[in-house]
Amino acid sequence: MPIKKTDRESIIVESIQLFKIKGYSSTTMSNIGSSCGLIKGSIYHHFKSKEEIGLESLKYIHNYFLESIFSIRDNESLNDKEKLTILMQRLDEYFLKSKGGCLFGNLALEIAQSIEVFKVEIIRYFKEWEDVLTSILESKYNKKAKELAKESIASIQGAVMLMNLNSDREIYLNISRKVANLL
Amino acid sequence: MPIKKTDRESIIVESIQLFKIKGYSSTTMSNIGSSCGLIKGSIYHHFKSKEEIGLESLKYIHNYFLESIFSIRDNESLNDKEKLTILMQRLDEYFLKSKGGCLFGNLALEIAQSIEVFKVEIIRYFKEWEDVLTSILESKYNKKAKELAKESIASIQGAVMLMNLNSDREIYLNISRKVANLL
Amino acid sequence: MPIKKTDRESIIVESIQLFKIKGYSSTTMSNIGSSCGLIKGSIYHHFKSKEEIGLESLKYIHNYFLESIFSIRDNESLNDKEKLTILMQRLDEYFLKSKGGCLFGNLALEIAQSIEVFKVEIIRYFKEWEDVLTSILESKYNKKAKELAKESIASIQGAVMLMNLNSDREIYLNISRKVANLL
Amino acid sequence: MPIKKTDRESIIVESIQLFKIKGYSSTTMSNIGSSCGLIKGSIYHHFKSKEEIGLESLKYIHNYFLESIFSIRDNESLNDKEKLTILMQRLDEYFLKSKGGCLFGNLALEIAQSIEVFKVEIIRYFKEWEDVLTSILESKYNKKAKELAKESIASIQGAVMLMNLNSDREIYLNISRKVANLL
DNA sequence: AATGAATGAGAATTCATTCAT
DNA sequence: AATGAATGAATTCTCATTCAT
Repeated sequence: MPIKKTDRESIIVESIQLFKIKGYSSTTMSNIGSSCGLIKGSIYHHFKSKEEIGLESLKYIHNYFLESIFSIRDNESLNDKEKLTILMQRLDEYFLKSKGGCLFGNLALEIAQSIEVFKVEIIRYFKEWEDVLTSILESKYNKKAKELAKESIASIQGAVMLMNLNSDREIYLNISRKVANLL
Repeated sequence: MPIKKTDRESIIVESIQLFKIKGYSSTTMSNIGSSCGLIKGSIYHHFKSKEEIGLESLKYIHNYFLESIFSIRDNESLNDKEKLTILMQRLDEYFLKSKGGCLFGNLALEIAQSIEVFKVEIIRYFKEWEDVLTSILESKYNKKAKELAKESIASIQGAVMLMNLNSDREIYLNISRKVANLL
Repeated sequence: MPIKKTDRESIIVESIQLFKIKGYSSTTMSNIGSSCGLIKGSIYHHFKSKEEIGLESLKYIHNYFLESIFSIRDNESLNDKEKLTILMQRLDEYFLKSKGGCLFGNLALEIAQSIEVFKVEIIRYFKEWEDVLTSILESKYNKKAKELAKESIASIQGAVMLMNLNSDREIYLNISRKVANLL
Repeated sequence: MPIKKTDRESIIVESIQLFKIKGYSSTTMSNIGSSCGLIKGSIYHHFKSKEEIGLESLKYIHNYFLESIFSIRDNESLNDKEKLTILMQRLDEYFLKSKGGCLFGNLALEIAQSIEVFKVEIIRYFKEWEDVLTSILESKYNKKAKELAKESIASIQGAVMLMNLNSDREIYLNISRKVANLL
């Protein structure tokens, strides 16, 4: 995470934290301002609305996943087993380190039904993840790969939720290991 | 024409729907009132605060699960395989029919970190579910039963979320079948 | 004070207590109901509005003062000194025993400017008191009697206020004694 | 035309007027806003709650008394008689000019029992006044000075109340003169 | 007389957003 | 870019009052 300078990125980074922990609706512009050392009105020099911050937050994480996690699929120097191992390592890193779980999972439940643009972004993210995992599992599982990928993602999401609820990483680690062992 | 008789239960039932679809924070007392044919202020005749409605909503569903779903564990005329089959049938019925997914899962992510009493109730619910499933799986899986139960619940929760997000029941049905086939 | 039976009088008696301690505006119909073992709506079988209760409360005390305290003036078997002694004894009894001070003084400050009917009643009460005291002091003080009466009443009212504020009866007792010693 | 610059002080000043005339409970944030040319919500930019405005109002007057009235005690160029004369002149000015009487007296009766922080401030104010007057009367009255001070304050407070109730300054002027003549 | 339910107006407070400086 | 002040709409909640039972 970058050093704080009050630019769009640092506001996004702070907002993500708040959204994950307090939820989107309960996070106020004032909360976001405080976290950035600004007053709420100043946020509007960087974003035109709270909704834009929400959407940009989703895109920011989405982009991080694309560049730092999902990109493993296209690394031609690795075989599928290696790809899966690394993919899961990176997911572990992300979900175990970041406080508050998965913004996509959280917002999917809290407001995807209310704010269409959020829903679109969230669906896209999970589709991307599904595609990556499917392509890694495909050579071994063929037709079943897609189904397995979806199930794996569902399991991981559920595990992230329970891990945060109970402050207990075991459930997540077990699920993660199982997915990693699919190859 | 009989006078409108809005009781606590019908307010709870309407509120649950709203909380599942709009989220807890975005659901207003005015929304709840409208759904019940009351004005917002009248709700306070039945509940002393929005938080009380939230908590009672969780307890209402919790109680439904205890009485109508988890109770299967104590039915001595059934063997474990039968119990698991029926348990999963009832969960399917609940999650496939009710719009908006699982209130416990949703609130776990949206506000469990903010409202302690909600968190306690949510944790209790998942623990109950885990215990039931563990006891059903125990004779076959021994030590592994608890772990399997947790993983199954995580998978189901994740599947419910993705099902609602994508309006596609397939993911849920696949996971549900897998859990049912554990015995 | 009469035994509780839910009639106008007992509601008045309870209301007076509440008004003295919480003030008129902050006392709710619900508070009054609770004190009487009724729900708020039921109060309306006895009084048509909160304002009526307020006014009746003032009249109730006014009447008590007229009958039990101010009436001393017309007792022809007593001389002025005896009348003053007894008058002050009875005032002491009232102000030292009743919690919350003097409803007339309290409401004079809180809402006399807002509710004209209250103001009229309060002015009448203090005038009555002034007349009684003036007539007792008259034979000794002549022209100065009225002024002395007013000053005495002001002092007593101020003392009641400070006594209640500081939970210390000394100030009241001193003032009361001084007035009693005017004859 | 310069932009409206509503500061804390002007809100306090307007609020004091309202509290004195309508009482604390009956004065709404909307009333306060209107008096200041603001809408109610804007008040929260300056104060975090109505209670804070109430408390700051008490402190504002308290401070005025300390600086402009009670400070006379420490003026070493004056003898006690002169101090008393000036003290009473300044009290006269304050109580005769300001509409609605004495906020401390009013709130002492209306809500001191309900809001502890108000009570503390009010007690402190009267204690301060008592100390000042005691120290001025001490060289002449010795042990009796404290008692006399308390009685004088009680009398003045009662007189302020009756003056406002009856719209008649005579009672106040008489009492004030008597206190001034103590030396 | 009493109650439970409902109401509508209005209370305090919050919040996303705007704008002059 | 940043701020302080303001706004208007909305939010939770309160309260005097009404009414069918």
